[in-house]
Amino acid sequence: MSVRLTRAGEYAVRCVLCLARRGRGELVSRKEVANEADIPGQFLAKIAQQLARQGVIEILQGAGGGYRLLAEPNHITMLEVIETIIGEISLNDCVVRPASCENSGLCAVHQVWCQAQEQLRDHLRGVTFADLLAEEDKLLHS
Amino acid sequence: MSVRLTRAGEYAVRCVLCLARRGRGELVSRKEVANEADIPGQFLAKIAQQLARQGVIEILQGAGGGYRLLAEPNHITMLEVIETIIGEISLNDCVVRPASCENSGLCAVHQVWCQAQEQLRDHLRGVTFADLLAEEDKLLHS
DNA sequence: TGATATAAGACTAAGTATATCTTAATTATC
DNA sequence: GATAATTAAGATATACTTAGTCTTATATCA
Ligand code: SF4
Ligand code: SF4
Repeated sequence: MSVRLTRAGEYAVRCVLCLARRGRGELVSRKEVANEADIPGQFLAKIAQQLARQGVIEILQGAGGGYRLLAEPNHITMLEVIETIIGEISLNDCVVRPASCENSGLCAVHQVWCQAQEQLRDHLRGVTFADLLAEEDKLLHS
Repeated sequence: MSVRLTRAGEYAVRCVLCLARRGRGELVSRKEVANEADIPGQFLAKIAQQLARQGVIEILQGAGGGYRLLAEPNHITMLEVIETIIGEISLNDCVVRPASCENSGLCAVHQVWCQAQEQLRDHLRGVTFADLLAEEDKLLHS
């Protein structure tokens, strides 16, 4: 059941990956992204706004507007994109807010969660969108 | 926001840890566990039933009844206890149900999720309740 | 039999996720 | 400047999940 990415987080990754395929600075309309990445248009708008606030993408308004990637794909990590949308990844409340459990100072389980969480975050921090594009290429030509 | 343990999962770990402290085979009433581990009584009942079905603990009904650990603490892993309650840990739908996304066969992101998920599960599989007890002991005497 | 304790399922309330709808603001082009 | 295209922002809606309680039945001990 639990411990899973939200739909919005998944869409954010798809959106950035879609823009990364066109290359940094390339302008792509929301409709194009929505179609290509299979994201509900209005929902994509919300997600894109968050990515823009974080500085991952830039949004151009008005006719002929759209989205474009601000940074190079090899400088954008999956962790960054995901946490922009869903907040800091947290396996258990007490990891992010130790005060939520009075026991957290002396709890062996707490330490396990902290370690597991950082391992997971490190893993995602180690994957850039350039990596994803390269891997995608490999998958297509095999 | 997301990617976090549920309350029920947290309670399950507390419950098993509480029983492990008393030692395998020791009978402890639900009320005692609920008090010691700070778990709502009726909610604990549900969780214990699931743990019993999985064979982690045994439940004795009737007057003088309660819970007892069936296996040795060093044979019970955090992963086992948690997944008994919340189902298989899954970072993204497509990992557990590849059919949920038509793209999963050629998706580089999909692979990342699969790897990250297995890394996380391996981590939790590597922690037994004997480990937790030992660590707890260290924390208390330092 | 009566007291104690858990079983099992229905039920509830609150929170979260996943959008959509509406109105407004921005920009390009004619 | 008018019009069309495009995104912004906030309100709203729906469904799902979580977290927990309530009730009735069942099992055990003394
Ligand atoms: S008991 Fe330990 S793991 Fe559970 S919430 Fe408290 S600190 Fe965290
Ligand atoms: S696009 Fe890739 S990561 Fe996203 S759901 Fe589909 S297979 Fe999974």
